[in-house]
Amino acid sequence: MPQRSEGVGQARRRRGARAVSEVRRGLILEAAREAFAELGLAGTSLREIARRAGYTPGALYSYFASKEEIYGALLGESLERLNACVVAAVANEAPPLERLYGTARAFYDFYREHPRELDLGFYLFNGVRPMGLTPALNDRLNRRLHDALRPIEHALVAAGRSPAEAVRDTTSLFAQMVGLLILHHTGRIRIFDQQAESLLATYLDTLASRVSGVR
Amino acid sequence: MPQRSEGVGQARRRRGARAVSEVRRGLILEAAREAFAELGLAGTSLREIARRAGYTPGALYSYFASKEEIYGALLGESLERLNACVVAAVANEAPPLERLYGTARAFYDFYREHPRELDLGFYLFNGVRPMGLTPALNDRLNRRLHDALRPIEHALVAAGRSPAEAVRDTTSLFAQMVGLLILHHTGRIRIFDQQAESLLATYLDTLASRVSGVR
Amino acid sequence: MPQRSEGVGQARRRRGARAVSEVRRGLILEAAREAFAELGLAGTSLREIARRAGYTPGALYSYFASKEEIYGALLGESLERLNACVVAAVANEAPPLERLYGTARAFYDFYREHPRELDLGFYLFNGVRPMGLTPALNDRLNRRLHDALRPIEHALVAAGRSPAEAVRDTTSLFAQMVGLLILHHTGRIRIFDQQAESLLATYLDTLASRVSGVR
Amino acid sequence: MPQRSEGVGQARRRRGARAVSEVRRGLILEAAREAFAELGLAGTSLREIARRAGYTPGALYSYFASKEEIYGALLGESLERLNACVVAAVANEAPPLERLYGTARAFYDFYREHPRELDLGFYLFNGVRPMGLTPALNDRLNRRLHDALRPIEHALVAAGRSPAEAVRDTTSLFAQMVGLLILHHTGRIRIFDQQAESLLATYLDTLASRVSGVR
DNA sequence: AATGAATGAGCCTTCATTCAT
DNA sequence: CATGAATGAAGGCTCATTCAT
Repeated sequence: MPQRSEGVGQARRRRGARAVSEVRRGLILEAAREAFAELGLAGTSLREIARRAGYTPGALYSYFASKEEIYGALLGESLERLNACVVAAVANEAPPLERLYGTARAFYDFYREHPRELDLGFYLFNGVRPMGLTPALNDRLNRRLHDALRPIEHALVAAGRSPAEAVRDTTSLFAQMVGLLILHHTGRIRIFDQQAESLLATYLDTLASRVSGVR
Repeated sequence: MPQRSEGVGQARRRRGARAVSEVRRGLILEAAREAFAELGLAGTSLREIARRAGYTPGALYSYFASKEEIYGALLGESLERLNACVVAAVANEAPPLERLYGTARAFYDFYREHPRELDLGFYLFNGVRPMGLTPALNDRLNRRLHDALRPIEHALVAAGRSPAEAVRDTTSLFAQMVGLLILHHTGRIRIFDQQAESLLATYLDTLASRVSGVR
Repeated sequence: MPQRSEGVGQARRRRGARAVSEVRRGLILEAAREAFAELGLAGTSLREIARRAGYTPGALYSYFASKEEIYGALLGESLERLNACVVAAVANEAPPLERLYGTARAFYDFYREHPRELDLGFYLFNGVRPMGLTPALNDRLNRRLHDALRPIEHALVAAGRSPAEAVRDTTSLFAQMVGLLILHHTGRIRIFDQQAESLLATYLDTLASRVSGVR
Repeated sequence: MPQRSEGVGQARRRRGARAVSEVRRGLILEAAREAFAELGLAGTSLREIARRAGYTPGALYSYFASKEEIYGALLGESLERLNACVVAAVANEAPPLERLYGTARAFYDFYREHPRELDLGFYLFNGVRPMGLTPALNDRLNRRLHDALRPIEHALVAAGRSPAEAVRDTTSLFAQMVGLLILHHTGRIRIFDQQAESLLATYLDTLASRVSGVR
């Protein structure tokens, strides 16, 4: 293996190249996100992503080892944005219940505005187990999803719930939001002539009353 | 309208032919259901369905106009089975709350056991809006889904909820179940180290106490 | 599985269809053979074969399950032609030594004229063990190759060799012919300024003298 | 001819650079040889060679003009090793027949142990005539191959054969060994239930008896 | 000398659908 | 009604090679 000492200039140039590469990777993900938003997960081909990014298909393989890796990176990015939204939603010093409402709304709104990213998150639901994500990446993604919901958990604890209760409540609220989002996006909620937002509000009210309520 | 006179034999033969056709249609759907259960929605090709049904691919087009129509028919069948499950779950004369619990469990269990059919139901979520189902069929399917949940609604009314409240409660419960099912089947619920069934039970308890509770 | 009684006409038509299919399969193999002869094994793509046969690439999959299956079929055909050549070369009533010379020449000439078919036969030499042929097919092909050499074996026995000796002699002669063919086709024999045919003749003379001779 | 004067240091540096370059070339060839041995000729990509050598693909083009040139260089190296083996096999003062046996075995064993290098040697057989080697290189390679067999030729002359006979015998033995090697490596020899080594021994015995024998 | 992208052509294969028979 | 071909488009991916830096 050739191992040569390198000058300062070379090192700087290399760092620059890596930064450029990072940027271009981002541009490809941007193109992929747009394609997914327009055409759906199943409707988006590698060629289409390449086309939108201004590349030939083969070129993407300099940045991603496979289509699945693009999925993974995209989901990772999406979760980062989700976390940013959630964090930005509420000040830490706000009262617990206010933080509960704020975080939940931020979470819900994020996926209401970006339905395809919910899709991406549950894309594994389609096939059998093997989902193309490495276990390590899968763990990281799960952790970031958990992170996005943790403010809810903390707010509940701050409001007086035991840690165990807080986890249960959070999971249940998560399920409720996921269910409402899917009912909303698939239009199935129209069957019942209801509004997802209104039902979420009711759910949160009930939760809040249970938390602080009893005394 | 010209009405060609036809002999009795011809008519009977025609009726018989139609019945045979109905049966074969059913066999194809049966094959499709098995294929979906084994290979998933995305992993099942028309050829595979044909193969399992003992036909060549082209032959299916005598019974269904397109792959999407098979999806629609399959979803229809699935909803019939769901309704049968739900109806069988509880006697009409049982106390309201018992009926609530029973129906909800029947609904939830159906999709826990047959995850692909939930998949089928939300398959439209994947692609773009135009989902290949005719509006008429879509309406019928939505109605059958609603039917499956109506026993819950009725039980709530019988327990004292106003009709409007009952619809809201039902929709919310529906969302909760959908969310839990997806969290369960995608394995995402493991992030929180929770059991979907247990959370559903808690949800139902809360709902029950709200209904009968106040007195 | 639909199982209907069928009329005579239907059966005849079906038989006709199968015959047509057989013919077209042959035309594809013909195209493949030509492509191989012109472009070599590695240089021939499925697309190229399809193009020459007047098909789209996908159409070939009605006749062959994979590219490797085409290889197998082609090799099978080639061995049939080889056997035909060998059989045609010598009358059964000819004296043993004449049969030895005749069969060996026929074998050698076949591969001198069709170098690519030798290539095909040894194509498996390239990669690792897994050669894409099913063991059953591989056995059949090996048997046909053996068949093509059996007249040599029989002639040797008729000339007085023991069965075991005859097999050894045949195998050695086979190796000699293969070696000469490769040296010839790769031009490596020019290094020594020799003629493959002449060397083969010498080899056969030595063999013949050993067989009948000394005694 | 303009001859730019250059300092001693420059010249030494240049000589040093060339030596370094030679070494790196060797490392690349080493990597290529390993890759071929593991993955076969067809299974080895330029990228793979680069990866194993610790380079990026483009870097190889500083040392070799094309993939074919790597093939050529590798074959050259392989032939050097072959010659070394053959030379090391027998002392010059040994009796002629001993030298015959020893050299032949060394040759045979070399290719029995390194089947891919035989592959490499006959790789040109695959494609069309134009084989990517320059005529000059091709000549050099042929000469080295001839060199590896020359001890056999000399031994035969020493044993009493005329030069012309010796060349014929050598060529025939070469063909026999090539044939046996191919039959061995492709497994085709199993058809006849024979051992390549044993057949080679018999061939050598026959040759030896013919040489020294009669008289 | 070496990198890291990028190209452009190509690979084998799969698919829903159509249609003459 | 059913077959068996055939289409045409697309799928993900690999490759040797080039080239600005």
